Amino acid sequence: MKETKLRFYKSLGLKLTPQRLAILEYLEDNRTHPSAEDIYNALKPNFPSMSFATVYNTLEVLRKKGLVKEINVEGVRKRFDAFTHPHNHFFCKNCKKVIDIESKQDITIPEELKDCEINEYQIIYFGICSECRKKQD
Amino acid sequence: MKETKLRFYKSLGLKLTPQRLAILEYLEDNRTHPSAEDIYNALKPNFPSMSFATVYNTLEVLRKKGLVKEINVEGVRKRFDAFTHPHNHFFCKNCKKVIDIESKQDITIPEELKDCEINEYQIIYFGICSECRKKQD
DNA sequence: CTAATTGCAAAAATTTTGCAGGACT
DNA sequence: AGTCCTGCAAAATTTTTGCAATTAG
Repeated sequence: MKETKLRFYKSLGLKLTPQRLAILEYLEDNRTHPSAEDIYNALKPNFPSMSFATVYNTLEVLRKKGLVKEINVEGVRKRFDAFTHPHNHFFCKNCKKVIDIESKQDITIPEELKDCEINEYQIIYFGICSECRKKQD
Repeated sequence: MKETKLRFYKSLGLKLTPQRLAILEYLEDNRTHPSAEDIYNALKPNFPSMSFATVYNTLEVLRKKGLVKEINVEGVRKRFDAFTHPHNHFFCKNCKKVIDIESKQDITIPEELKDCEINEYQIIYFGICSECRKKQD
């Protein structure tokens, strides 16, 4: 991992344990929106002793620092996204894939919410992705 | 429940058991976006023997018929919505309230999704609702 | 050295499933 | 009558928690 990134993480007050670095590295530039289990499985080869508790703890810490966002599209399972620029998502109901959508949309804050504090918003498109469509034929 | 509604439900091929009617009645015009447990608790007084299995079974049947939608905003817990006209939602991160947003927004289908089948989309606004804001002061 | 983090195991929370008996049409 | 539905209990899935041992700063 790059020196500048390491310094950035340290500057946030994060203790940089090997496990955390591995999780951060796995999430960086990862656009698959992994679940906690995906992360756990991906890192298990290099960290056979790592536990789910560490994955969840780390994700929660990163979420509080704004480095990771939770995506709730799949019902039971949470998905995690380290791409934190504002963007939207497509969710394939068939293969459960989540695709980043970066096209801008002009959204105005609804009148109904004028007294609310809005921290963010996102559009979720639900449907069947192109790969799954082909397979259905 | 109105006769016309009963006929409508029957016309969908639903067996109208007392439990189902109670769940349907509870959900009709209910804009609180209840969880399965909320529904269970609300009906328990009248149906002390009803089980979670029945709640979940019924919700799944209604979802397949398009009468109920799942809302995934809260992470672990699913919320259910029987107001099926296209609309958006606000989620209060503090009190977990979900508010229907009916203001229209002009959304175009993004270029990235031109080969996908889009069944629906929705905007979710995240923030703090007006009631919670007042309490924070 | 100190506070934060890890790993383990157990618990919690939510949803799903199998099956026998019962109810709706 | 036949199929679908209910209720119970157990299981499955995902996430959270308590605590002792370890580690980063």
